[in-house]
Amino acid sequence: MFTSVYSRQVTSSREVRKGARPRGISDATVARLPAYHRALTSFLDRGVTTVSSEELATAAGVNSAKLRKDLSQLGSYGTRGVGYDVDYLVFQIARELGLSQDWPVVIVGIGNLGHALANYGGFASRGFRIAALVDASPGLAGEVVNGLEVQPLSALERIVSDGRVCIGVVATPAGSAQSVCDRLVAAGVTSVLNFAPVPLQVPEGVDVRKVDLASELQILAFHEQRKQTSHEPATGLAG
Amino acid sequence: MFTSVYSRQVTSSREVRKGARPRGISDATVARLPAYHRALTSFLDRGVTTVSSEELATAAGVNSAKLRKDLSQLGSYGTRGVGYDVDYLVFQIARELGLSQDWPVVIVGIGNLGHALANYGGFASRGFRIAALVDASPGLAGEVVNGLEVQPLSALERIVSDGRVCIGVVATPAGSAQSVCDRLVAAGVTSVLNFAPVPLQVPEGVDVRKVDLASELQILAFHEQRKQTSHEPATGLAG
DNA sequence: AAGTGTGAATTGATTCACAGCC
DNA sequence: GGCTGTGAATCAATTCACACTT
Repeated sequence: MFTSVYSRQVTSSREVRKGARPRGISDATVARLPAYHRALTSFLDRGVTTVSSEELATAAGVNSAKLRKDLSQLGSYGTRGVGYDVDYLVFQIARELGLSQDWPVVIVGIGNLGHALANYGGFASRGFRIAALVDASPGLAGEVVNGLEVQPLSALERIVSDGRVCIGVVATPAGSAQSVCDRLVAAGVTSVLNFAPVPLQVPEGVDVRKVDLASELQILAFHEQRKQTSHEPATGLAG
Repeated sequence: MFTSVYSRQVTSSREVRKGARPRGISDATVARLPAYHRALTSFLDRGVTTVSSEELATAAGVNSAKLRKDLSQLGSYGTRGVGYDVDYLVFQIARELGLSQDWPVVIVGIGNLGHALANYGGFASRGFRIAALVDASPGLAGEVVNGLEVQPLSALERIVSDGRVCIGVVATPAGSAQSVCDRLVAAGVTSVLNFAPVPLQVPEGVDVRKVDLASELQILAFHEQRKQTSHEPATGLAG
């Protein structure tokens, strides 16, 4: 009976399904489509024309049953006894991922990470265009990074609405992340990639994904600690 | 009967459990502990001594039922009718995460991202110490980043074994990621954080976590595309 | 009265295993 | 004979709802 007042952090396609067409693709599957697309283009580059679920799964780092279940959600694009046509499948996945259009992205916070993201070639090659770089510090405004002049925070609203930007990247310190996010959303951004180590509150209809570098290391450290204590000789009694 | 020849990419505590003590914490829970720890230290800084599951959950961006289930896996550290003692709980989670010891980390690949990681303050403050920076390019060797001289790839084995480094960060181009990973593992690294957009094959007992920046944007773009097509006027018949 | 800890119920994801097709 | 597509079975994670403690 009691549902949370706060809008969901989780990126769920389940609730977007409202009046859309019957095609419902699970979140877990969507999250793997980029890996499949990447593996397929690699096969394409090497001139491979057909792959089995086993081959593609290995290249993408999953098992073949999962791959087939995933692909079956997009449609029946394979041929029994043969496999998948690389050309055709790469096209279908690209269409599903919206790779045909190019997505303007604004990056807010041009510190170490923002700098790296601004220079990162992997975005441009996958349909993302960096529309603008924004930073609050007056010292940075005017500096040119990867051919783009860093804009002051006051320009944010104009950049988003003039450039029809719907994806924002938050690479600010934790303290300013929420207010930057609020301004992005108010200006029209509906998808946010958050690198700040705080959960962002956003209204219904806005998607947030979080990348937390320190947490990733901490998760590894947790398992590392387990390995070390379990290798410890059983003779060492704790004092 | 038939299990994959390839070792698992997935970071599962399930299989590490072998001869360890009964304390089994699910992967989903482990992945959230860093967020709880961060939220708690923030309460601590503000002088808060006690929190309810509702308050802590909100600060960490989860719901309270999930938080309580997660914490109950660590032990019964709360007081019914009262809540959790911030000081005590932050200590327990820190211990669980291995935050008491400091973990030497080697970063391989000092491009844009490697640079940013080398300068990133978030690691040092959470128990990670950057032991060395390594890059294959002779042009970079000798350059000083954040007080550390970039070492040639040939120094990798010595760095890992001399420094007892067990966590490696792969920030190389896709093409060299697997070979760098192989060398890290051969030298003694048992946890790898992979920023290269390829799945890494590692032997049993080695954990890999992957951060794929372009994929994160693609996942957002997928949902974005859904929003846009569902807002489209129904009157526009396709030709 | 307030709020934790936890069984039970539910929902979601993965894996199995095989019928059906090429 | 080989391989996809998919129901059925399994496994894991989340949510519910309330007994129990302070």
